[in-house]
Amino acid sequence: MKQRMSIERETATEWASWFRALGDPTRVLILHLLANAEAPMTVGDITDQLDVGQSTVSHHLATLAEVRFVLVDQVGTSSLWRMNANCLACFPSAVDVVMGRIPAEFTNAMECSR
Amino acid sequence: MKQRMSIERETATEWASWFRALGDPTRVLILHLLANAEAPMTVGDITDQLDVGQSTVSHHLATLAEVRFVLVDQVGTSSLWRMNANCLACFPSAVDVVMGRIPAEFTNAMECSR
DNA sequence: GATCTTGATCGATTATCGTCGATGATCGAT
DNA sequence: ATCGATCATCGACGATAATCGATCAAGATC
Repeated sequence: MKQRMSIERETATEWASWFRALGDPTRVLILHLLANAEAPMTVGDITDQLDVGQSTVSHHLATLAEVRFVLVDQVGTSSLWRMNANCLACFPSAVDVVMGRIPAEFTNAMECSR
Repeated sequence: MKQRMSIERETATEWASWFRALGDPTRVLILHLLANAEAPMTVGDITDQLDVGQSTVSHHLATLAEVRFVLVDQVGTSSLWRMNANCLACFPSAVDVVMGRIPAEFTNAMECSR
């Protein structure tokens, strides 16, 4: 492998979707809330801590779930949201590759176990 | 500081703008190109390596420059783009705080020297 | 000075996104 | 069976955003 490996557009598209998931202030706040919560939070819990409506929170949670940054469990009529621990390892690595801190060859070892 | 510190919406907005800057596949590819380049690249250089038009590349470079992920030097009629080494330190830290890996108290120490 | 190269900007088009209020579906409690 | 709570979905709206081709301005070259 003489010349420096570069990432494919397909990979870039997936990573971009991860970054886009954090590309909104409300979602940054939501993920930070969940990351630091002792226990899973309900939609109501989260809405109480933010200044946007319930439907907006629900929408953002769905967006975060689409890239599996968060996971949900239904309990009765409420849903318990929590952070996906797996993305803790996966996402920072993507950052490092994009930023050139670690070589792109390591991309393979980055398969998110979801 | 009894209870766990949380980040302000103002901070979340700035970080979100950083994530949004990487929220497009073309920009991920561009930044990765610049991060691994031996020397600064011209717009033409970058356009050659991608499958989008010159004006699109120029536009994306401007977007990346807005959050100071890249820097530019004008030399004659061409512009030499390079990665901003400072964001190498700053951005990954933001990731770690959002993901709950390091506490929000460290946010202050994260002032990007730009 | 005429021409070529380089890259930023403009205008237009189309698609995506953030937010809201209202409605609906589901479950628990009375 | 009814009511209340919880949350997802819907429809709408305005705002951004991605891309393109064409144009334009500024330097280099002859």
